[in-house]
Amino acid sequence: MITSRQGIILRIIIREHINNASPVASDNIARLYPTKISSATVRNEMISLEDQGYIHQPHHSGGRVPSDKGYLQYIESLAGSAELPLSEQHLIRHQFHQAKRDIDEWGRLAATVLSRTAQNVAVVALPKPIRSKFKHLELISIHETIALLILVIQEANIKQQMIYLTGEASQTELSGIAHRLSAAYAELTAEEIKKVIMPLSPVETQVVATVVENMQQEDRIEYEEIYIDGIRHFFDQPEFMTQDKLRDIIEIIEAKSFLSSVLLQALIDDGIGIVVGKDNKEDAMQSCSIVASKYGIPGRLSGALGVLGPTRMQYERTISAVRCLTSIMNEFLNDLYGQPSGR
Amino acid sequence: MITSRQGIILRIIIREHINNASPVASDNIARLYPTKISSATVRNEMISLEDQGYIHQPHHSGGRVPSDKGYLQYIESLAGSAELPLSEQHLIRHQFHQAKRDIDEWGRLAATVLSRTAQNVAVVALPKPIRSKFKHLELISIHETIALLILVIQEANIKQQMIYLTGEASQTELSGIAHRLSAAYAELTAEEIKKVIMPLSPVETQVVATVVENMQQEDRIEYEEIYIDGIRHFFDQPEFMTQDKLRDIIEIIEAKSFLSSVLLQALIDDGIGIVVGKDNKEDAMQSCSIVASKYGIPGRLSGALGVLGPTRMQYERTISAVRCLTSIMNEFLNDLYGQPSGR
DNA sequence: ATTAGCACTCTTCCTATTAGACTGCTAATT
DNA sequence: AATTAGCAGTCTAATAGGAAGAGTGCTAAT
Repeated sequence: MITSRQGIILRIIIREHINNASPVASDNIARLYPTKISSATVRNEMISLEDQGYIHQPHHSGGRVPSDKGYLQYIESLAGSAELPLSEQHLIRHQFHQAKRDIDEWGRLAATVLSRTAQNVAVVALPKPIRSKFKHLELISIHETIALLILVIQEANIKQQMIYLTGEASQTELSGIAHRLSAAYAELTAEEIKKVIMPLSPVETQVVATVVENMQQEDRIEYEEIYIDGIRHFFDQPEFMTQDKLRDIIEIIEAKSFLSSVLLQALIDDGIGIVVGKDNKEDAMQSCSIVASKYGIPGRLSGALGVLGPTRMQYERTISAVRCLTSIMNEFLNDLYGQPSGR
Repeated sequence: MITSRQGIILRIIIREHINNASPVASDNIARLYPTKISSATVRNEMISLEDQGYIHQPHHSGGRVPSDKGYLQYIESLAGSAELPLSEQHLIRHQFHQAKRDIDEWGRLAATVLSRTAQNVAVVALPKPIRSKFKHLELISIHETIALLILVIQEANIKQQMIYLTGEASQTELSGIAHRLSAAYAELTAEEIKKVIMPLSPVETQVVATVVENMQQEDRIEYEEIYIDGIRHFFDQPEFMTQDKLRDIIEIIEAKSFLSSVLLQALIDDGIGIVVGKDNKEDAMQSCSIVASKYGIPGRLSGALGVLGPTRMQYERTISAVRCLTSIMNEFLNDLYGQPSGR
């Protein structure tokens, strides 16, 4: 186990390393130590810390750098305590109050704000229903044989799709169909809709098939849509000076599908999940950390958001930013989809 | 004016430079020249080309590099002739046939395909109506005092927005309102809707205000939505080895608003617009070129797509890829919104 | 248990030198 | 008159050799 003095030294090393990106020397630590202490004492303690794997020396006769284990210890030590200053929280909330009350807009905005606050890449996955239920459909005639299907799924984004009808249908007919089906299928899941037995015209059969297909697709995907912002922050990190690392990371970020798996990895349990360095599955991410959190309405809606940055990131700030944005999104969803489960 | 031999030499210089990113030497050119020629002759010609500003020497006693003027000359010389091999065009079209018939999906796919084909960053701006006309609206009750407005604008994406009603309204009432307003406003612009005189209930007034606001916003924005893909390709370019340049460019790409102005700059006239190097307004883009093109249905819908890369890009391939994707998007839009203007 | 002192190691920065790549010019050739 | 061979001159890129500085680990003293 770590002694209290070692804990303080580890904390100083991490704070310094986060600020300067370079190894931390013993006399530097001695100077920052709260009470008077000699650099030799610090050196002795550092040998012990290194034996336990909390720090390591990149080069012999160079300063020490925190290891993944060191970061984890540090993160645990500040668990819960991290909070953004209230003034900053208000500033953040203020930006949302000015925005249109629209989930897409909020997702985009959350990514921008989170990225700016945490000074790193922010990822926001819009929430989707855990099990999608039909709410309403509408058919609009585009052409005698083309109709636009508008499908409203409970608590989800609206789906729209053109349907190329096998026969002709007027707007009046389409409206009738829409009304009939909307009433029949209200609150049902895709599977339940398939089981409903009722006489269907050819056009209706086509519509129902499209509806079911869209709902099943909605159930299959992990997240509705993913917003990313702040890629540019990676360029500020001296440890990514080598093109290759940066390239690999951008590649992962651009392939959003990978990213959602990266996000998921951090989210095994509730609350804030943090993955540090080597624990990342993706090779290119081994010098990165992820701070992520789920949000949504339990049992009904589930989204996720997080920050992606170098292991050497401002954890305190990042954790509190993620926490702040999570509760903003939660409040928004509660406003939007209210307490009663459905209408 | 340029002699025919100088033209061939310029072409060789550009081709070589595009492939190797390094200055081109005289004996290298002599070896690639179709007939037997000595490097000394080439050197003499190069002096003339340099005097005319088509090429320049980055370092004294180093090879030559094409200038912006040189690239422009080259691009003009291959005008029209550039076409992707048919087999590749078929491959590209094939990918679209498998996609869902949905404009968002096509936009995303176009960005991905264009980026892969041109080996650079691709930008696709979805088309929006030149003057938006109301088509249909739908109101869905979420709560006694909350309604979801679904607004269908002719040839545009569906808009959805929550309306927090000042009074209560049942689904039946809402359906009645939706039906009444849909009929009254069909085919009208935002301004025309404002001028319509008819008795409105408080809820209806709220709905109309929201509709008009959304339509005006639609008219204000330049492009519906912008998809970007292939940022990673910038990392392959040795001329962007310095972090700073890359950083600046990524910053512009992330701020999509800048990007749309960048795209617009290339699109003063019809057909394919190309902006090379210093002609770019943005400082960071001065070593980049843009190959862009408008698409859409004349007078009704207008979108744009393009490729962003280093001045040293494969123009032939890029131009033909942009041309190919433009016609694919045009065909798609014609399929979707057909010949008759409206229904 | 802590600290001062010191020899030792390793990185980083600077400089010098060399090898190699191309050019521009001149004089010879077609 | 146009082309070419030949060569001196210039610049870059790469390599090696220090020199300076930073930081450690150990030992002996406090």
